[in-house]
Amino acid sequence: MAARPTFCISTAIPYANGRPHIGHAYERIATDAIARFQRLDGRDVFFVTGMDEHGLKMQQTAAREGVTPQELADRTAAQFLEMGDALNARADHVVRTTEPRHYAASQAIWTKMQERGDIYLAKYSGWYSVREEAYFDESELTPGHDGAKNSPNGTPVEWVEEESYFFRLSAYGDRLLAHYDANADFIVPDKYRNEIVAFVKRGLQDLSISRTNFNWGVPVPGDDKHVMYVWVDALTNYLTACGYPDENAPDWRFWPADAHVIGKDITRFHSIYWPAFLMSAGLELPKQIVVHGFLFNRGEKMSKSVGNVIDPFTLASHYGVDQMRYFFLREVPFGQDGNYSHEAIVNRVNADLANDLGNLAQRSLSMIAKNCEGRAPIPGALTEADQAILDQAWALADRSRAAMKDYALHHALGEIWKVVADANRYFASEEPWAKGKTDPERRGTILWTTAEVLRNVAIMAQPFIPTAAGKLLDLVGSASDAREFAHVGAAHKIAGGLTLPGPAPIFPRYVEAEEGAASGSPAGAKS
RNA sequence: GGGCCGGUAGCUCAACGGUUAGAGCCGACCGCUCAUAACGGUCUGGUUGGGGGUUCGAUUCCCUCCCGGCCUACCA
Repeated sequence: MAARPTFCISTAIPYANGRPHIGHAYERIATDAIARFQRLDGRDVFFVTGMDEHGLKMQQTAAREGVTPQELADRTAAQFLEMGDALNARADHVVRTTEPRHYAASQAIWTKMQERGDIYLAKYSGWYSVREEAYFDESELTPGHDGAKNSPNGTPVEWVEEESYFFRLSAYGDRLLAHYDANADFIVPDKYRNEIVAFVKRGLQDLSISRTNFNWGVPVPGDDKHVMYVWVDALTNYLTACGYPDENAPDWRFWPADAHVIGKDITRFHSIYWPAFLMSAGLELPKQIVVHGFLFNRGEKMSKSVGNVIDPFTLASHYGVDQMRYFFLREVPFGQDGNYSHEAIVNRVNADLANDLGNLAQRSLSMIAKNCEGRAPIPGALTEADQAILDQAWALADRSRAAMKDYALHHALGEIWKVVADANRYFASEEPWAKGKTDPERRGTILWTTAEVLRNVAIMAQPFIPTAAGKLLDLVGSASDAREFAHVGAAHKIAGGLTLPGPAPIFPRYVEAEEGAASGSPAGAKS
């Protein structure tokens, strides 16, 4: 039998320094939706996430909290695991960078790059501010007292030199540019591709890839004084997930990854450093770097000092998981920054989910339950109107695929909900409730048509609102093994006479809490 | 300073250089009653950031200015 095509997709690995926030949740939800979409479309999907658990900051945070770095890492990893469950967006595979197998993978790729001649030992030097724990370029410095130099923020800097291994990134500029050129959609959206191309064209410097001032990291092969500096370690998690360096591992068939889904802040690392490392190590490059934007609370960046930090767990439990997923994926054009607020979420959820879809299901299925003995009606001859709405529903798989090809999740949802809106128009203009006495067979045809539209809509909605879509599929009598995109279309239409379970609400309306209640709106409570 | 995005209805967004710039939400009114006070219909609402230019014709292409966001290497 022919193997299903593979599809490997990853989120970035969160730094294990703090709790999950809304940005992590958004990325996980979006990646999960894409993964589910591909899986329902027949691909053998490998959905990977991980935890970035090394580095100086981990040591410092752990020390401040009186725990070991490993304990801190364990705690945070558990929180992210919990987040995956809370969002119904569990990954297939989690790589933690403190795992022994990840040490093996990181050291293996390091060794490959070294054998290639791309790693060399030198002095890393620069103006360092002890207070800020950061290096500054000569051009950024400001004059201090007595001819001393200060950082841009006014703290004293000193010239320090540290032994470090370097990666010969400077040798890869042309090859990277050639790759961007030959693979126009290697970085999407274009906006970020343009930035990266401009950056590379200015010329690349070699990259410092080891540190000696802390030891919470992967040891450099053959030189234990050094630990790998964050990016070699962190990026390699994608390889670890696929079994590297064992190229006979069962999961190695998933490499190269089809998509690394990342936030716009780490575009450079994924689209310059990572491909260069892989080229050096003689490994295949991921097919696409898919960049998403940030979410803002009422236009403001989320921050503790503004007091507008929203916990993703709170959001999910307050509005509902599917509701939260739907809102983020529908309201925010994927790739751009977006906003969330209590009003916007309530509007979206009530208008699209409760009113348009939920109510359509409820009104049509309850008519079937009451008037058709709980069985799917046997449709008579189809009118033009019936055929038109059915054709739209049956075309949804293709239309959604077209949108998802460019990771336009919001467009895919737009296509689906356009059919829902038209189905409401269809239902209203056909007036099945008025046909009971005059033409019961016609009523049956209308109700069957509506149920069949719902079936197709529900199949296509599964990646985005998995629980509710599954419920709806139950209600229209869809067998559990007939819910893939391949089952969208006339060939798998609802059989007349099929017993249906009877209607049940899919999406409750969100009703505002009473005035003065302390709970209220978690997303943007400020008025 | 250099570069990249974007600026369209109150809000979120659409419009291969081509009829009177569209859609959803919000709002107002009407209708319907099967349904989750849901659904349908109608309407209100835009000098497409400003100014030039190219063109028979510009939201779309060019120039310029204004405004917003982002990138401009070692932050995990």
